[in-house]
Amino acid sequence: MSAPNDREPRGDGTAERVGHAVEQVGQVVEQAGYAVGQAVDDIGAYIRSQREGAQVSLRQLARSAGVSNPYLSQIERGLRKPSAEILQQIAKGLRISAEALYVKAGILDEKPRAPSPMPCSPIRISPSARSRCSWTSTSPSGGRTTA
Amino acid sequence: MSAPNDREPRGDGTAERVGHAVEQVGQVVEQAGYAVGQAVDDIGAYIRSQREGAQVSLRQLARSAGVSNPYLSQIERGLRKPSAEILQQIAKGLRISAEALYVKAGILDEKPRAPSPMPCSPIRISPSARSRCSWTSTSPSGGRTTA
DNA sequence: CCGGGGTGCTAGCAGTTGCAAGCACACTGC
DNA sequence: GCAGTGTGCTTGCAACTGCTAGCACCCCGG
Repeated sequence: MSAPNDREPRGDGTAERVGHAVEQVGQVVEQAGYAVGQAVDDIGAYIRSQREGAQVSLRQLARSAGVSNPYLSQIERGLRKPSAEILQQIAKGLRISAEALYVKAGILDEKPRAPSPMPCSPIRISPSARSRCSWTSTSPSGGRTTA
Repeated sequence: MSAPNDREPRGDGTAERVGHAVEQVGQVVEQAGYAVGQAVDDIGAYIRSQREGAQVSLRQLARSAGVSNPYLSQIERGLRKPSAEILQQIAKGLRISAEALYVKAGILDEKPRAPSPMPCSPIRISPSARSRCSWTSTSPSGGRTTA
C-alpha cells in the first residue's frame, strides 16, 4: 500500500490513519477545485451542452447567433469571457432566454426580481429620506475621503 | 423671417408653406436625434441622477462601488460602456438592484421573467421535440452553410 | 487522385474596457 | 499668502474582447 510519508510517522498504526486523513483532505481540495473550475467553465459548458442538445454545429450556432465561430469555440472552451451582449446573441441563436445565460454567467440572480431602484430614489427624496440616505457618518465636508 | 429656401419656390404663397413643412421635418429629425442620443446616454445619465439624488460625490460612489473614479466619470458622461460586472458593482454602490441598471443599459428586459432555457432543452429531448428543434429546413448534410 | 462540402480550432490584430497617475479647480483653516 | 482637504476630469497604457484569415481534419462524389 503506497502510504504517503511526508512527515515523521508517529507509530506503526498512526501512519495509516494520517495517510487516510491526507487522502481525505486531498479529495476535499480536489472537489473544491472542481467546483471552482466548474464555475469558471459553467457558461461555456452550458452553451455547448445546449448546442449539442439541439444538435447544432458550432458554426451553425455562431451564424444564427451572429458571432464568429472561433469566438464561440473559445467561449465554449472557457478561454474567453463574453459580454452580456454576446450572451444575448447566443441565447437568441439557441432560442433560449438571455436571462438563463446571464444566470449561468453570474451576472443575474436566479430569482426573478422587479428591477426597481431603491432605496435612495431621487424622485422620492424627502428630508427624512435624505437623512436616511446619508453616506458619511461624519459631516459632509469632513473625513479623510481622498480617492 | 428666415425661411429656408432650398428648393424652387412654386409661388408666392407656396414658398411659405414649404418652408413651414421643412421646419416641421427639421423638428422631427431633431427629436429623433435627441431620442437616439438619450438612449445612448441613458445609463450614464441614470447613474448620475441616482448618485446626485443620493447626494454622493462621484469619488464616494466610485469607492463604495469598487470602480475607479475616472472610469465612473466617463461612464456617467457616456464616454465608456461598462460591462455587466461593472454595472453590478455600481448598483451595489448605489444600493439599488443591478437589474435596474441592466434594464437601463439595454441588456435586460423590463418585465421579470424566469430564466428558463427553452424550447430545445437537452434534458427534455424527445423524438418529436427533436424534429421541432431542427435547424435546417433541408437535410442536415445539405445546404450551403459555409461559415 | 481531385474538388467540394462540412467540422472545430489557432493565431494575429484592431478596437474597447478599466485602471493609475496626474491635472485643474474649489473650499477651509492657519 | 500657505497647506490641506475635497471635487470631477484628462491622459496613457495594459489587458481584454471579438473578429478575420487560415489551418487541419472529415466525408462524399466524380
